[in-house]
Amino acid sequence: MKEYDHTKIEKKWQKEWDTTEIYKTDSATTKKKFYVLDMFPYPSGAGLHVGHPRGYIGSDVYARMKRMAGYNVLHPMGYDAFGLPAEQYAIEHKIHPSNAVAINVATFEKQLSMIGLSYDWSRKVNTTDPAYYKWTQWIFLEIYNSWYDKSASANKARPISELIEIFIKNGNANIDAVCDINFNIVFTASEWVSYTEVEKESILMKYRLAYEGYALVNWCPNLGTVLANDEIVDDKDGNPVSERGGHPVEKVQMRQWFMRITAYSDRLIDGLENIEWSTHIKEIQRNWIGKSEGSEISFNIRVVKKFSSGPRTREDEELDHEENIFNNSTSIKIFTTRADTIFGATYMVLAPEHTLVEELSNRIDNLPEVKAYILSLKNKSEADRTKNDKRDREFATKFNLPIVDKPLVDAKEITEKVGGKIVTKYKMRDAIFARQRYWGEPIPLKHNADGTITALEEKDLPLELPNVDSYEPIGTGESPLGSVPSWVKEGYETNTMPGWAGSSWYFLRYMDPNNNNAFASEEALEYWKDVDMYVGGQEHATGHLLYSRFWHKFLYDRGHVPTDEPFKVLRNQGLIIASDGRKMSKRWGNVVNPDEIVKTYGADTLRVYEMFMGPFDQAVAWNTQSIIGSRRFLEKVWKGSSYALQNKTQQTPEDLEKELHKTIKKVSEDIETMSFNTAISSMMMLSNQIEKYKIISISDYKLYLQILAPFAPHIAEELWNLLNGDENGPSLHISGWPIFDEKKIIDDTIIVVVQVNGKVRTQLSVESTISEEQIKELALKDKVVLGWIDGKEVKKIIYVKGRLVSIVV
RNA sequence: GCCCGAGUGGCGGAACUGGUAUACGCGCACGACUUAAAAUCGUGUCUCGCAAGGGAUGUGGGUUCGAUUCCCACCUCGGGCACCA
Repeated sequence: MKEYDHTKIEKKWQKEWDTTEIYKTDSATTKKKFYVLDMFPYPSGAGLHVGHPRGYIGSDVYARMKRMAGYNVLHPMGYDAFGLPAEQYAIEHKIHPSNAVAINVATFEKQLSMIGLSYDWSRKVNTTDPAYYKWTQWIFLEIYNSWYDKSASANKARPISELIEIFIKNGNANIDAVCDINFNIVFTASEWVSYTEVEKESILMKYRLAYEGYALVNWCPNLGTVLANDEIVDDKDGNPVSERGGHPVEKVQMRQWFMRITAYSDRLIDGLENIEWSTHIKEIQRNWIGKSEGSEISFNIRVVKKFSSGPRTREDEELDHEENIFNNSTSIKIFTTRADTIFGATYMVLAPEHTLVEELSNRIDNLPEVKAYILSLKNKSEADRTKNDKRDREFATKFNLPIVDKPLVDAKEITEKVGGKIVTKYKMRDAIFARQRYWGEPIPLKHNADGTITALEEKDLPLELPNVDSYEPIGTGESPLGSVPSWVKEGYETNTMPGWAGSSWYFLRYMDPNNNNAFASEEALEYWKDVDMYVGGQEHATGHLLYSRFWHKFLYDRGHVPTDEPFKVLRNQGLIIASDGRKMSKRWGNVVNPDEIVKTYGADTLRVYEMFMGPFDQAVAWNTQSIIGSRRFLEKVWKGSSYALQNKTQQTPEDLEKELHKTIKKVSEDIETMSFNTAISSMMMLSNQIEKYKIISISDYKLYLQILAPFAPHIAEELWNLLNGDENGPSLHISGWPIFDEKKIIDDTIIVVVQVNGKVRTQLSVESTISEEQIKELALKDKVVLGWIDGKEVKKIIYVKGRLVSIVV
């Protein structure tokens, strides 16, 4: 038999599969569907390291098994290519970002295709393609033109036109809608009609699910640009500075677009019940949304003026009068989840941005200190600040405030007694949906001279990104689009969409990637419905995975998709870290390149190794030394085929046949639960057995190749064809999934362990049909057992069927 | 701090629903083949002990005939904690 030449075999079959299109998704919809999806990558310039394909290989194994089992499998791949890294790359290399993307995609695709992944490449999507982002813009407009009806009968998004109708008929007094928390204007129908267009627009903006507002951003005056959090580092003194240049960074308010994701808080929590995701990710999302019930209580305040010694002056009297008015009209509203401990409250701390701090500034003794403190906080991140005030007791101790032991009362009772109310709060905030950058989807809105906003119509989409001379920020905080005269003249929005826009719905586009009339046809959506198996990193728990659910629920509300949740099952692959225990990174010089591994050991070995090295969802350290084990295993498989070929009429020994069918069962179950490491381990054992017997029938070896196929598709296909000889059958990968024979895995004899007082003392080899009575009797008569019982009275005897007998004396 | 998750040989890890702890692989040791080496094949490989047997799944308790698995406390590590792809 020839040597196992992985390079030759892998090239040969990749070409063949490409030509025969065996991985192409069936367009006929009579078969049962199965949608296996990878989180599509951001094609960075650095290329892949061996950690990247782990998830892709896992989902590929799963998809291949489903395909062989007869499902119509949708297993696509695409690119999420808008965003900062491509823009930076373009600035550095002085090329257009779209060229940078094209280069990176090519590198990426070359590396991916080497691994033998069974994608249907004809369905590839790219978020930066105008034909794609036309529909990202379309979805944005749907969201912009919607409001959230919170009433129990609806509890969903509805068109903004329906809200306007309600305003015209009844004003806004009786609607239960999600709107801006600070918006408290109530108007009648006739008042609404009397408003100007600008007034109407500004009211509607309080209700829209995509709305304009202001938010704190990281502003770097020296660079004249807004920075993302990961572009900011701390300097020696702990102050935030830009990573590039080390210039000071401050927080400033800036105009932004937002998505009213908070309207969906409850549904995003409740929906977790019905999807099969890891409890870990669900927990992260729940924490992120942060629903909590608590009490809202107002504290009246009293400003105490320190009078100067000596007789009271008229000035003092005036001040006193002012204070009385102030004290009677001002209160501080607080939120607490522990109203039962309210008697323990001995002090109150105001947030530095609280308006009272400013209002009462003339009463503050140490005003300069306070001001300095506020200033120092201004540039700290939200997390840095909130960490402190939780430790109330420590705070009190630090500043010498009294601590009162807290009497127990009922939280609800006390809240009502003091005139507060029980409220539900959420930690989650609305999502900022704008970047002051060039390389993103243009937001399809126009600002008119009169202050109103016009949404583009579908026929005018896509609103394409104009070419610009420079992608550098223009120094005003606006995106480079603000320096394009034609763009500004038309009044187009200069903010672009954030990176998560295009990735929030891409899985729908794969269903019908070339449709020009809709993001996907109704038929395609009705057939594919949702993702059956989604594989990706858990680092997207509070980003992509939350935004996608939000958009999907919105699309569902508006009747655009047939399901309420996009991803039925989610599995997260663990990180592959470098052998030195650190993340693989150029910075540490510990990157292992998959190209090298494929060249030396072959793609099949890489695939087997990555699936074998540990549990799929667990982080594991790369160890190049260990790869040889996976390579040896495949060589054993290679050699094993010669035992099948040596005599075409030979039968498989009965015991080996039993092993084979047990392995088929085990591998089938393990792929289903993504326990790839134990699936491979059981196949290794089978190969070891075949090596021992050195006889197996061709048909049995073919069964083995079928279960190996998802893991090592190239070598399996090569041997499959070798064993088929002149027969010209279908590719192994569409040859069906073997079903184990129930009768063939029954053991005639079993080993039963005997324990005396909880310790294993001996084993009995018995017929599997033995009764409980018989085995107990056998155990009690056993010589070894008798020695341990030593004439003592047997108090108890327990039999666990087919496993052990436990004797207590 | 709060909320999750995890700690098993020299290393990666296995163990069904509470039922023989250490499967499978790497490494290592010895042997076979070879002039030799590599590759391959075989044997061994938690620990103490000559053996009989004892002890080990982060630490200390508990429940049970029986605990890696369940409960309590602690230690260590990893992740999440308001926008970051």
